[in-house]
Amino acid sequence: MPELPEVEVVKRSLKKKIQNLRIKKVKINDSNLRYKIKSEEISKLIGKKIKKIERRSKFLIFKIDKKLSMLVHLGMTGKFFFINKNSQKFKTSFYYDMKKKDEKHDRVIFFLQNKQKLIYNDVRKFGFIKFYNPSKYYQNLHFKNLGPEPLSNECNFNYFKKYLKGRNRNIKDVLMDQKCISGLGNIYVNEVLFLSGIKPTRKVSKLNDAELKNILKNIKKVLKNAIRMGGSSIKNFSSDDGKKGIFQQHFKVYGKKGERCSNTDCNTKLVRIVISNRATFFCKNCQK
DNA sequence: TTCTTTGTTCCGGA
DNA sequence: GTCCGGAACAAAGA
Repeated sequence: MPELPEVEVVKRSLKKKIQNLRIKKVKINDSNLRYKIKSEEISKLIGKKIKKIERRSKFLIFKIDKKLSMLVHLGMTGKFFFINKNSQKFKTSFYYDMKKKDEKHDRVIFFLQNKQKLIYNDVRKFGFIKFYNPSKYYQNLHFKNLGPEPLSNECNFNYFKKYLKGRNRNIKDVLMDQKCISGLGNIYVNEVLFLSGIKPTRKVSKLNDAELKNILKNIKKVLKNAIRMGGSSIKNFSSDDGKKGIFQQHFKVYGKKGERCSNTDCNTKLVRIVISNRATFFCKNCQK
């Protein structure tokens, strides 16, 4: 699922492919994504250049001009494809299996200059495409409550400690909360807590400074590592060459219920519990 | 048919 | 007003 690292990788890939290209036409195959796409809004893109592509948390921002930015959230299964002038298809995300024929889920097609195309494909339609005025960035519903970027200097021990003061939630829910730190999702929170040796149900009021520092350190480590792997796994291959380049994620706990803990000298079976309606995986022996 | 998956928003109670 | 947990929502594959 696209969390911060995946979205960052998509951003870097899109930047290489479509930055500074002009939009000639937009075809909406299905306007009913998470939010309805209004054709009068999307028509404002016609004739404009995609000047810059940025990421904030799990949101992609396509900067068009002073009054217009396009906001894209990939939801669970959102992804982009780029088709070049020789009709070669490129994926822009590493968690997607190119072998699957799912062109029926191509929701929006952006026709670019030189007969190039950008396709937004989304099987489950939990993603969305919206437009906003960048001068009102801080008032935007999606941005105004976001905590700091986890890889920024702003996301440091002092901030974390201050945020947690007076709170008594469990650590997993806090890390999932975008108001605390923005960009983490279920998968990476599970991994971070495993690496930190912290049980997901621990109350934040019971965590000491060393544990908090360790959690922060591991957040940065896990995200950086995932971006690095994602970045290096993006191969420019065409759809009929889909076998190679499929990136194998290797998580230590996520989705591994019943498997043995990977820590040296620990052979404990990993367990799955549910916290706030989310699958949670951990090692009872290593996470306290 | 039911269950599972996810990020985000909204709402009620403390 | 703030905090927190739970529910709702979207769609589709197994």
